[in-house]
Amino acid sequence: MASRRATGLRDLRNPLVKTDRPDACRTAAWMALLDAHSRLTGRLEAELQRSHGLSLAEYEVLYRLSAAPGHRLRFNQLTSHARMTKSGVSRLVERLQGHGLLCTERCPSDRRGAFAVLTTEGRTVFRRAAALHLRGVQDHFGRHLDDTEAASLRVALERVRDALGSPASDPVADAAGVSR
Amino acid sequence: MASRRATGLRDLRNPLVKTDRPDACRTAAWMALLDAHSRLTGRLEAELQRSHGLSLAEYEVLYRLSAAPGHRLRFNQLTSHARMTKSGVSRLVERLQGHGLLCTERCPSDRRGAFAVLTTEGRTVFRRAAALHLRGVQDHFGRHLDDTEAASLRVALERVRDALGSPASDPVADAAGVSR
DNA sequence: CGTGAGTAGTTGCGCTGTCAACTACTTGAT
DNA sequence: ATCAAGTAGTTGACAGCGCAACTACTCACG
Repeated sequence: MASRRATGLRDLRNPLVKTDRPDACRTAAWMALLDAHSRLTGRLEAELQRSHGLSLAEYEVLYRLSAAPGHRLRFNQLTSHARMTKSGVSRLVERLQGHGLLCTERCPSDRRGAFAVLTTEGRTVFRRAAALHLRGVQDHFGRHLDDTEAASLRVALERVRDALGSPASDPVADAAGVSR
Repeated sequence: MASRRATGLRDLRNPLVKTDRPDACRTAAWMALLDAHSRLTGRLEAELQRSHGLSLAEYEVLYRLSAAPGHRLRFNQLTSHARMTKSGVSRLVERLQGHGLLCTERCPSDRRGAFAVLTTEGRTVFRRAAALHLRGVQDHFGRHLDDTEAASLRVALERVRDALGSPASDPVADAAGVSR
């Protein structure tokens, strides 16, 4: 509710321009986003997989670890900023550990917790993977945007992202900006 | 595709400002796209799930069927324009059939093939789901974009999408940098 | 007509991720 | 000190999807 509806008027004024409805363009943008996302991730994941045997999710964890102080992060920090639940993180970390790319340490100050720590090999693999991956992002994505579009995409998508908060927050109760 | 490669010069001129690189903004846009996509699909899927027990993929199949002449489509037509392989489609159709939303018919002219056909119930469910879903797309996505941004997003993402073609094509065998 | 290559859809298997229940620990109130 | 409530990570059961092998069919060519 509480959406458009001056549409009728505009159509009446110029019946030829029917695709001009304000949300038609937005719906098209949404579908383009779905397609672009699926093809981009498909392609980038395939590249990463072939060259280093990494999935995008695994790459992302390595990325976050390599950017963290001491190359270490608590599991729940990985969970919070990631597109994954805690059990997903737990299993993904286990897998990467099996490949020797990282190891875990129990946290001394809070004995419930654990750190994931990048190994030397993990750092090396990440560095190589990152070179390839960033090139891929530019090749398949950035290359097709002019500077204005890139900036516009960025601010628009960040706004959309931020409006949805973290994967939680119920319907309603948005207005109050409750964190949870 | 304007922009491009003045980077070297700029870095040379001012080595301190390294984050000013033209692709930094593109990388940020890429990350925003990942986040926005995951939160949007998460939210929209949750809404669809709660109200009609549908996943986004299932919704999309219903959508394509309801837009098709005779509310019917060959399996491979679903596969081609969809973000799914043929086995995925096969199982998804089976599932929806189990819920009575569609049925299948063997194709008389090509006895290998089969049609997925929307049932009356399927059409009803889709209509209701679509009302909710489109509202959700506007609420969580469209609502946050002004007209210029929406148009820009659309053309930019369609360009990116089209540049990647359908999920196939192997542009050379890349560099050989296998490791792990 | 016969045969081999190609296409449509199905299915066994394995991978990855979720959910919910569980253990182990911390923390704040009493 | 005690205990209830909350948090961190693990685990079992399971859903959904892709891959590759399979069946069933079509089609072009000889």
